[in-house]
This record gives sequence, structure tokens and C-alpha cells, in this order.
Amino acid sequence: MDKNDAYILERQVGFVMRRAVQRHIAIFSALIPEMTPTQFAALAKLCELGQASQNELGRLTSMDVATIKGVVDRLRARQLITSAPLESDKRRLMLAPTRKGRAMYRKYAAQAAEVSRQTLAPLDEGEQRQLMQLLERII
Amino acid sequence: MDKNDAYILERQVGFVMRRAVQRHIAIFSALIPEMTPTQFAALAKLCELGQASQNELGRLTSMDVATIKGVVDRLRARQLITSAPLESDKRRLMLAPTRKGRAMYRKYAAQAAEVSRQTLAPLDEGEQRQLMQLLERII
DNA sequence: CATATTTTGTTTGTGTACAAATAGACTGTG
DNA sequence: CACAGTCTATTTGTACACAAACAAAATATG
Repeated sequence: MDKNDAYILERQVGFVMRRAVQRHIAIFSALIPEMTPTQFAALAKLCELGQASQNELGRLTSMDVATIKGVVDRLRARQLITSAPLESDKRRLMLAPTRKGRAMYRKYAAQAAEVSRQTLAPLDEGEQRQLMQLLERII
Repeated sequence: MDKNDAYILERQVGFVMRRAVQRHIAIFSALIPEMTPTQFAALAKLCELGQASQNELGRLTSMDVATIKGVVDRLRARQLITSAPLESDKRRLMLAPTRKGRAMYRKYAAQAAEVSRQTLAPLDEGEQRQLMQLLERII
């Protein structure tokens, strides 16, 4: 194996992305210690939609069925959302934010935007746009 | 709140990075089902170093003490690495890859590079370099 | 030299994340 | 209508990821 072919961990996208996510999560939990990024994502999406079934919410927030279940359980335990089986389709568990959940979302939406700003702070505006566009293309 | 100030989940760096990491991990586990990205990272770094203490390896692979312990335990259970307390510093647990571990690393190093290529495949070469540089700056 | 501090590793608890198996409810097609 | 296939949700098991608390060993400092 040539030296130029050497596998260098620090130069692999996966490794660099993992570290960038770690920093992002650290910023998030410093600014919003009350909940995790995942929980906030689910709550935010549910507030945007008004209501959604559990699987639906999972798909829209990129969480698989087992993951969204855990997130929903924890949000419900904190009374940020409610869940009720749907009459017209007894498989579905319809979710909706509670008043407390909507208040929580409103309270932290600006902070959550600030998390994004701080995460991207080392870059200028053009670079930030570039990074977002490049990331969106490798999803 | 103005419409332009609205919090849009899909436009937050954290969300986009999380999805990009999900795709990357899916590619990794399709190409290298025998181990996880994290395990491969630890094994690769240990093969590069020859030996290292557990905490040292954790720092170099960006895993905290609890995480690296679990990863090391699993690698050791599969006899890919060995661990032994160091005589000269009895706190330290010195790790080293086994012959089997080095063989595993050699076997999959090329595949791991291919994982990076496939992850970045939607981008041309210049864009790939750009993305890597931008990511490295937000770590 | 004695003790305060730091470092290494372990343990426990919580929270993603995904695979696979299961059960119940719906839908489409013959 | 029957029933095959699909969809929703749950459960179990494995694997990161981090915080906090702890013990033992090493180092620094007075």
C-alpha cells in the first residue's frame, strides 16, 4: 500500500462529521439544557404540523419507529405532547403538543436558531450557505 | 415572529448533519457489516499507533472514557485487540491490536476508504474538498 | 515528606439509533 | 368476501454518547 493510499482516520468524512455533530450537540445542550436536539426536533415539527401520528412524525424528523417511540414517550412523560388512538384508524397514535409543549417550543425556538448560528460561527455567511448546500446533497 | 424568522427544522445544521451521518453509517454498514464505524475507527487508530492506553485511544478517536471503554470491551471480546495494565503506571491499560485485529484492519481499510467515496459521491472533487474543509472548521 | 491535585479507568443512569420479530388494523385484488 | 400484503406501533437486543460519581495511582506543590 502506497503512503498516499494510507487510511487516515482524521480525513474521513464520517469521522469529521461525527466530531462536528459532537460540537453541535455540546452547543445545543449549553444553550438548551432542558431538552435534547432530538426531542426539540420532534416537538418543533409537531408544533408546526399541529398534529401527526407517531410514525409520521418519525419520518418527518428522520427517526425510525423505535427511536421516535422513545422520544415521544419522554415528551409525553413531561407533558409536552399528548397521544390518543385515532378513531378512524385504530392503528394510529395521534400526537399533539400540549399548551405547555407549545410554550416550551416558543420559548426555545430563538435559542435553537442561535445554536445553529454558533455552530456555524467559524464560517462567514457565504461559507455557511455553501456548507449547508453541500450537506444537503449528501443526504 | 416574522415568517422569515420561522424556525425551520430542515434548515438547521444539526438536523442536516444528523441525516448526513445517518446516510454515512448506512453506507458503512452495507460495505463493512462486520463492525461499526466507531469500532473500526478505534481499531484503525490503534493499528496506526501500534499501542496506546485506553484513555489515550479515546482522545485520539474523540470518544469519552465511558464510550471508549465499551468499544474496547467489544473489540477485546472479539480478540481484535489485547489489553494489559502497564507496569510503570498501574493506572494505565495498554492496548494493542492482535494479529487478527491487524488482519481485520488491513482487510477493510480499502473498503473504509470506499465508504468515504460513496458518501461523497454526489459531489465533484472540488466540492468534496470544500465540504471537508468547511466541516473541519466547525469542529 | 505530606498532602492536594490530576489522571486513568470503572460504574450507573439517561438518551439516541437501528435491526428484527411480533401483533393488530387496514387496503387492494382476485 | 377472503386473504395477501401493507402499515402502525411495540418489544427486545445491541451499540454509541455523555454526565456524574467513584477509587486507585501518579504527580505537583508547599
